[in-house]
Amino acid sequence: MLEGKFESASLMKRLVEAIKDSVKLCNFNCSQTKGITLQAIDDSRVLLISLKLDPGCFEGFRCDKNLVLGLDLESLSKVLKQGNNEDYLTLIAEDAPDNLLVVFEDPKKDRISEFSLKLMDIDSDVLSIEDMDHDCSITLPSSDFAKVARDMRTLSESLQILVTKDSVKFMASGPIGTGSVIIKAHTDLKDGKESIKIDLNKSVNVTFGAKYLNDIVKASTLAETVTIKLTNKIPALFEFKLQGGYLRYYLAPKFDEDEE
Amino acid sequence: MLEGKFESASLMKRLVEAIKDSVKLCNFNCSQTKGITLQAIDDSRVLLISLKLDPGCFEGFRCDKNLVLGLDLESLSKVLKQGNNEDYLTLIAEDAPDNLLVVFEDPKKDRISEFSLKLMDIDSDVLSIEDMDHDCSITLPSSDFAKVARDMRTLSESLQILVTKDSVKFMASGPIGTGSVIIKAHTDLKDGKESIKIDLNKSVNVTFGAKYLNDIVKASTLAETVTIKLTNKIPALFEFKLQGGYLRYYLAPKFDEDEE
DNA sequence: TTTTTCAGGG
DNA sequence: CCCTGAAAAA
Repeated sequence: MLEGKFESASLMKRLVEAIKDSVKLCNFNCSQTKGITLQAIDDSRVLLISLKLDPGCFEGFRCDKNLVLGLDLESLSKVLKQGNNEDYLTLIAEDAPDNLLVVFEDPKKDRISEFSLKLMDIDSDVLSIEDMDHDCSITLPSSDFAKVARDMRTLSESLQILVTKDSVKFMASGPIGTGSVIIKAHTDLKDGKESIKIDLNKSVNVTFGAKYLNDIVKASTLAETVTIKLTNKIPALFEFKLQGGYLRYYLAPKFDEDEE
Repeated sequence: MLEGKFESASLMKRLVEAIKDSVKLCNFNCSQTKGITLQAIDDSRVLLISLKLDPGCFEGFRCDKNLVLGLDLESLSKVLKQGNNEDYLTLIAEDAPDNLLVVFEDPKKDRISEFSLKLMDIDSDVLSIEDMDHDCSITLPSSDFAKVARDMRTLSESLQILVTKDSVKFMASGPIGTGSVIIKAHTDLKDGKESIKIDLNKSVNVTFGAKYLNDIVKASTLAETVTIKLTNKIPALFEFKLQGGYLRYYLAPKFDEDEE
């Protein structure tokens, strides 16, 4: 028996919205100690998504037996949209489940919505991802990053990121012109979340597919800041910290031509 | 001579938008005492629409002679869209009219827009609808009802409604899973319009085509609340009260299989 | 199906 | 006040 109760539906709603454009089907792994984890790779195998929701993310969490819940994220999304952000949300599954039960409660209005989603068997390549050291780590407001990623996509399908000691430079160039955005490290004393922090071992120059960055950036509503870890020619890590968990994206860089 | 002047065009605009997806052609009946009434049935003869606009709905209303104005709602809609919501709107017709004159005035801007719509002869089966007693009556915020109707349609083309003493249960089941939404009667003291009221003589279990409910729900902008009257196997009534009139939908339930 | 408009949330 | 997501229109 799995029973995970969220204090509000908004977290789960946003998570699924942040993932479903990259991946259609995926397995939710449930265990008493680890809570709910998920790992999925997009069809082009360029973007890997890793989600962890510790039991502490839940108002109540119980999982008698490890479960793998194979879900169609499009269907899950349809169901989650039927709940309001402030509703209590509970996920329920039997020990050998055919279905996942999704229950919303709006205590004020005395409304209870209950949905049963069919589960599916999904092939899962669960990779173990080593926590590697990167050449640089950047932390910035996720909305800032989202804006750059979205804006630059109007110029090109590739976004180049150059990191030096105290600045990050985003560059794109395409038919209508070229652009660069330079963000300098700084500390915002009023609101630490507005600070931009750069830790650098080695300067970095990487290029990503703008399409993937735009998918990643859909998670911006989940956390005020995003931490980006980059190394030349190595998949980058984009991490959105949740309270008691995270949503991480691993994105392989573009590897072409002039970036020798 | 008919001359009906609305204080603002928005009512008429919304009404036509709420109807035109169900019915293409229909007769507007005008009389000095009754104002404007309309009755129309959709092509599948499952949904009947009944509109009443008392003379009191108008800022000024005069109708020397009873008229039947046969209109193409698509054309009427196109014309109405040319007026702003805050414009004065006047409908004018001669005693033996070939055309309906639609006049918008924006006094502030000194703009006058005038349109003449061709009238048509339309066969009308005007049914007399007796005000029957139903087994239950539900009043709830029209936006709540709209959300349930629209959301549940993502699950199935049929929506089942079960009413018991103090709750309404909406149920749908389809390929991706099943869902139910239970709304309990309650009184909102802060905002009475948010209350949910259930009057029940006999519990009810009816199923409707989700398509029709989605058409009905287009009227949600016309009234804050909707009153739904249901009886097993009998057409349901969905009423949106207007000030000095109403828009009512009569919808025949689906009648199949296991609902004996 | 794509684009535009409108309503709700941050 | 701005932005985002959902519904209507083309």
